[in-house]
Amino acid sequence: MLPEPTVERLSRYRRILRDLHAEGRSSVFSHDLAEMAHSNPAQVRRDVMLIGHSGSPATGYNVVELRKAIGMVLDDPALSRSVVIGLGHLGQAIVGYFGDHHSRFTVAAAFDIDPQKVGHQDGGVPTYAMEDLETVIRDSGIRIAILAIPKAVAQEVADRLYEAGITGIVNFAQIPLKAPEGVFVELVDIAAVWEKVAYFSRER
Amino acid sequence: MLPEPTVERLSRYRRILRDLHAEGRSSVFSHDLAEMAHSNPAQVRRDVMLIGHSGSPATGYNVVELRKAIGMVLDDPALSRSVVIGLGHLGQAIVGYFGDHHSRFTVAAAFDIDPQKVGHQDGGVPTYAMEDLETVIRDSGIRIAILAIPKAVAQEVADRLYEAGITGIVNFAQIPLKAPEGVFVELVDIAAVWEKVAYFSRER
DNA sequence: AGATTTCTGTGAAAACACTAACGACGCCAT
DNA sequence: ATGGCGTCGTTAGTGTTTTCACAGAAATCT
Repeated sequence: MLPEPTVERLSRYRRILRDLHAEGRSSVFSHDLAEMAHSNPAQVRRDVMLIGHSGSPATGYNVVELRKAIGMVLDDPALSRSVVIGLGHLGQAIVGYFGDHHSRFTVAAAFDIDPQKVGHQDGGVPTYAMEDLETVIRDSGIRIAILAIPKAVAQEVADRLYEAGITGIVNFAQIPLKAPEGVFVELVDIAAVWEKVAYFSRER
Repeated sequence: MLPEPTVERLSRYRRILRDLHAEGRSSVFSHDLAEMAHSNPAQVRRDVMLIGHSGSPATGYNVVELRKAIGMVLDDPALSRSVVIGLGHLGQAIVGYFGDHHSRFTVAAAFDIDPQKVGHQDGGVPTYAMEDLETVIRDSGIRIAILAIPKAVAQEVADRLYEAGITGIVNFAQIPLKAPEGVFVELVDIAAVWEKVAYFSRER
């Protein structure tokens, strides 16, 4: 099991590697990758080591190989599809990002309480009523949910998600969620990030 | 200078304290706060200690006092206003969140390349053309920017922001930004978060 | 060929963050 | 009153993550 920060960095390395590949680069040194990822060479080498990949002192890391190696660790077809709950602006932004092609991740379904939105294909993603939550999730076998709903109803909906078989949540509702054992919830707290930026931009 | 994780938690404590205050609670124990914030009592006490506040064993922390103490540390009027660059769905979501009331933070101006959007008041926030970036930022003295634009143009816009006097950026463009000394940039990388959730929801 | 350079892989140390533990203090019940 | 209980502030300990530093290996130069 990899450390959390390592997983995040690997994800970023991979995106950079994809760009490098597109540019025709076939290999990259740890310090190059470090600079592009805002990290440092030792960290990059350590991260690569942790996933059991290696490069050569002569040429560094092979772009394609490293990309593949990261994929072996991070990717799981069973977890590449998700549902988005809540089609406010934020929900729509996410559907827009991932609805098409943007990565190996896709949004397979969206849910909203607004009857106006239900039944439409928002950005190529079918939208269902909240009543169908359990059915759709169970039938599709999806295990990742992105929660973009007001915090007042977040816990209640989350409980339904656990019940339906969801094992991972990206939580944009501005409230920490209680989760049963075995479910991983990551809170993306925009207000907290803002405060952090304000604080550290003041303190130098 | 406080540790990053502490600043993030303080921000969350404060939001919880606000809710508690609204509910009429006048004091709270470390373990209560811990439970609500998804932390633990020792952590809460330590965080509170770090900002130089204290409670009493009899009643715990005074809700109002603690809120004030956190504010003393986190708030800076000079950093409470921001500009949002890019009014796609994500930008609009953020304007919607903070445009009105949502916290002591406000979005004072938005920018977009789409001439259709320029000149309108999107959610009470005036929208300007990208050409006016430097002027508006300089005149308003704003130092925090929220970047919600495609990654292809992110660095280029960021460089203009630094030039205009911005010292902190919340970066939703999915690419790490180079920043000069003294500028704090926080990358909010939704794809990386997703991958992290997928990874840890698999590994237990 | 040997020396030099440059980079990786990794053990060891350092920095950082979290958790546990405990004395001190006030409240309440006896 | 006084003993017991619960909570705070703080320090010390533990665990995790990052950084340092250097041996070893491939390539290039002399």
